[in-house]
Amino acid sequence: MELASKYNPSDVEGKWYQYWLDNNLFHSEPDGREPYTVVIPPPNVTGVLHMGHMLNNTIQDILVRRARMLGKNACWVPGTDHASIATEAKVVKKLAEQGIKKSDLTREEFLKHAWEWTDEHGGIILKQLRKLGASCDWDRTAFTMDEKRSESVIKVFVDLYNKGLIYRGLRMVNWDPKAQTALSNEEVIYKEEKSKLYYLKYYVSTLENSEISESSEGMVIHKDDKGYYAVVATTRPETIMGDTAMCINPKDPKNTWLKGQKVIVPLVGREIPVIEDRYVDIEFGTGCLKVTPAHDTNDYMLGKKHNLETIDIFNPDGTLSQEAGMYIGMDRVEVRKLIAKDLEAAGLLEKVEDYDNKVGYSERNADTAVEPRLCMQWFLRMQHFADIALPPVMNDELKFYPTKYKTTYNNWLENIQDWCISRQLWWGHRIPAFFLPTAEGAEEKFVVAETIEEAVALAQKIEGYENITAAELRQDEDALDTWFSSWLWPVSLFDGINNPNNAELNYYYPTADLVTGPDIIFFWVARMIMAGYEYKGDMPFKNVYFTGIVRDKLGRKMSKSLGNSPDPLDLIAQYGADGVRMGMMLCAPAGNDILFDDALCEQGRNFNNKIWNAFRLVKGWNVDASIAQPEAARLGCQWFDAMLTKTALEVDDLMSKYRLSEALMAVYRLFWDEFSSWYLEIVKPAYGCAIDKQTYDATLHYFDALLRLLHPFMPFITEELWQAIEERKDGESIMTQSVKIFADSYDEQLIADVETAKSIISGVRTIRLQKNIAQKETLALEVVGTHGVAAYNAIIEKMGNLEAINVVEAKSDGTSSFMVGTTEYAVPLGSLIDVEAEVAKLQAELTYLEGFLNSVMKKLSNERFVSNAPEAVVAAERKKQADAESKIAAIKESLEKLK
RNA sequence: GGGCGUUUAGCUCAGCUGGUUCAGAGCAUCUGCCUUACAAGCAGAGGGUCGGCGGUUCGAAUCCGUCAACGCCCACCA
Repeated sequence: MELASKYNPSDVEGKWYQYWLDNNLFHSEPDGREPYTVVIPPPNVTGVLHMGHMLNNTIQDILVRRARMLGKNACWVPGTDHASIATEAKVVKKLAEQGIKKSDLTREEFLKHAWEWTDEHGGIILKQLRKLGASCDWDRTAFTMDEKRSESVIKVFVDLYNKGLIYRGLRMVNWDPKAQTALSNEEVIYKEEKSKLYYLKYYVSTLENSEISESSEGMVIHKDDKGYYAVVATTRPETIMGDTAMCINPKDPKNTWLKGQKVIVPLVGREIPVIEDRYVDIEFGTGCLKVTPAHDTNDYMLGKKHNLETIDIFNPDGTLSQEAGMYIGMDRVEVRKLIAKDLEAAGLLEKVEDYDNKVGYSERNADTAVEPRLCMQWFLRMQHFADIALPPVMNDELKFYPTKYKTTYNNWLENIQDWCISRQLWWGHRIPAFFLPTAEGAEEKFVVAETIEEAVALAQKIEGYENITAAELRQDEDALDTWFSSWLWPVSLFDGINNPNNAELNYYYPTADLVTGPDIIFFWVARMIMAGYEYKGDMPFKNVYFTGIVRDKLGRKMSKSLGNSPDPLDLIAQYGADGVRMGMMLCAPAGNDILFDDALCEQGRNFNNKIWNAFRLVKGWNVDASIAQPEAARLGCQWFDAMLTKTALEVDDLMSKYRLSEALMAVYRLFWDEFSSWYLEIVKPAYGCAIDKQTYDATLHYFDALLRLLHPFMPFITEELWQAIEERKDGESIMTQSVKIFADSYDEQLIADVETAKSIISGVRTIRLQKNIAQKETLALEVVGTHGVAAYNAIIEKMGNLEAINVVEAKSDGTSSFMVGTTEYAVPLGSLIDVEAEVAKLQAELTYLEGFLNSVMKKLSNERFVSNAPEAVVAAERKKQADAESKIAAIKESLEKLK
């Protein structure tokens, strides 16, 4: 077989992926095996693959492939999310580019555009996952807005409504003026911002110039030629038109003079009362707070408490409304600048200070500040869900990796707030609430039902609506929050909402591992746990593996604007999917941020090449069945067998702890250092010679075992080579082989002895390097005293290219020596010996050993150490002492001789 | 303002319940090699008072306290 000296991934990756598909190897059906289920965190349907997906899906694929090779029935269900806000925003933008306004379209027309967009861009990301090697069961591909999932969402809404867990109410919500929709608390991202604190004058209308004669301790009174005034510090001067009170803390000595007074809103000229509430922070600003119930959550609360009027001065798009009376139609951001100037000009602005505050932004429209807005929305009562979702995580029935996220989870659930689930969007699941016609101003009446027919039936039971028809019912315009469908994902993927307790659900649920980023722990993970218990009465997954966030090598977040986010597909083209997968995994311990560097992919690629070349070597050997197995090869096989078992057991352990990068590193070292650098060199026949059959077969077996260990990490090259090891039947794949083809225990002494032998060989090599002696030139080796690893002489001779290994009482003259453990080894060099260098070397070692002995003696002469420390520890120290003493003696003797 | 986490070799990290697998790994670096699988390689080597200080202990990278730096999450201070 002719093989190029470099592995070319692009030649093989597409071929094997197609082979896996053709043979239906990713597909799972329930059977007698233990299930291993993973549901993909559904990416946005119109999104493209980025490094975060790359990491996340590599990890999932590793877990899934490994489970499959452990004999489990692995099922990885892929799918996409309709991402209502993000997708709707994209469609709106695209329409705008064509000169079409969303407001000019009917809901049906808009949805037609949205579906076209989805069909055009949808699923690209799933195609990209194939390039990565993702072994998803594509037959099960789902979409949060496909028929089954949509039906599930509506069913759940109706069910929760009927259970009294969903309600409709007028609340202060987070409003995204760009998307013009409400957002949940979790969708608001607070950013620290440099802003200004404006100090505004509110003249007191109820005080004549002379009325305050006494001034008590700490009182701060402002007065100018126009009269008394209070000073209010605010970051949002543009909301003064909505002021309906000014508030002071009743305990604030500075402002007692304002109690019971009325003040005039600057510029606006409206009179508002001064109210008192402990809520106000005495220390902040002047201790006077303007109260704008329509545009601030806390002010809203104050307004309710004190029965204040609410003036909504904003339109849904963030411009000033008629109610404002001024600046009508202008954007709130513009108005802030303008009103500051106008206030200044009117002498109503006392001062402006720089101020750092936090402003909430829409998670999906990063440049749009969220506006608190009072409006009618649908909410889900969360206390019930917190109650069912908290215990299993806290008592480790459902495990989080790393565990620190338990605390985060706990904090959120203990302070849970109701979930605003309605969105003023069209792209999504439309809320199945149907309004009945009512008289103007009357309380609204509605029914909640899965279909219009059921809605009519329900409506007809209401007094006065016995004859209502479908045409008279008006369905709620709002759609549901995207997460209201994703939270059902593990259940709805197996159709467990529409068809509870079906065979597939009972087999695949609960799923095994969820792999996701900690950024969606509340959005998604927590809510899936809630829905899982509510609708299946069990956890949705047994383990959650939280990945880190992918950053660049400087620790910066990957972002388009920084241009530091490589395109995963470019990387795959450059390094091969296996190389990139390995690059990802080399830097990906669970829970820590990932500092991604292309150089890691290079390392991955190099490793592929190493594997490839090792294979070339082995496959290039001629086998001669008549040759007896050489001693070195026999020993080498024994040893590597043990190494393989040892590492495989280590990998088992690491994988069970989700320490994927360490598991990969263990196999990497096994392949590169132990197998390639040692084992293959030990068994390699001399140039032009054939290899014995026994060793050859053993080598192929080891190769096979190594490929299996590596397969979950690097699926393509391992399949390519596994197929080439021997003739395979059509449809056979490494994917479905057992990874466990090694013994369950190994001989530790054997490994330790070979380690010693390797050290001896390294010692000889070092001497060769120092003395510039070519590997070709044979040398002799003297072992002074006892030779503990004489059983491995065959290996030592071959690897050191030694003609003889002699055990001697005392080494001969003209040798260069080295120590391994407590034994001295010497290589006779004849005229090549450099006495001075030898002396220096020995002297340095002597100095070190004497220091070492000294520290050991210090410990041993400490009575408290000897009496308190465990015997084993004391014995170990005594052995150190003895070893050091004997080494020192040997070195001294050598020095003596040299001199 | 609360809470969590991190700090170990130039870089990225491992070191679980204190003691020969305690100072480790990979990469990078340096030296010598185009040795007939691989220069995307081979052989060898150097490199760290384990963030600072204090304590507990016979013994601390490991336990406790404290300080510092960085990072993350949560919270209504305008």
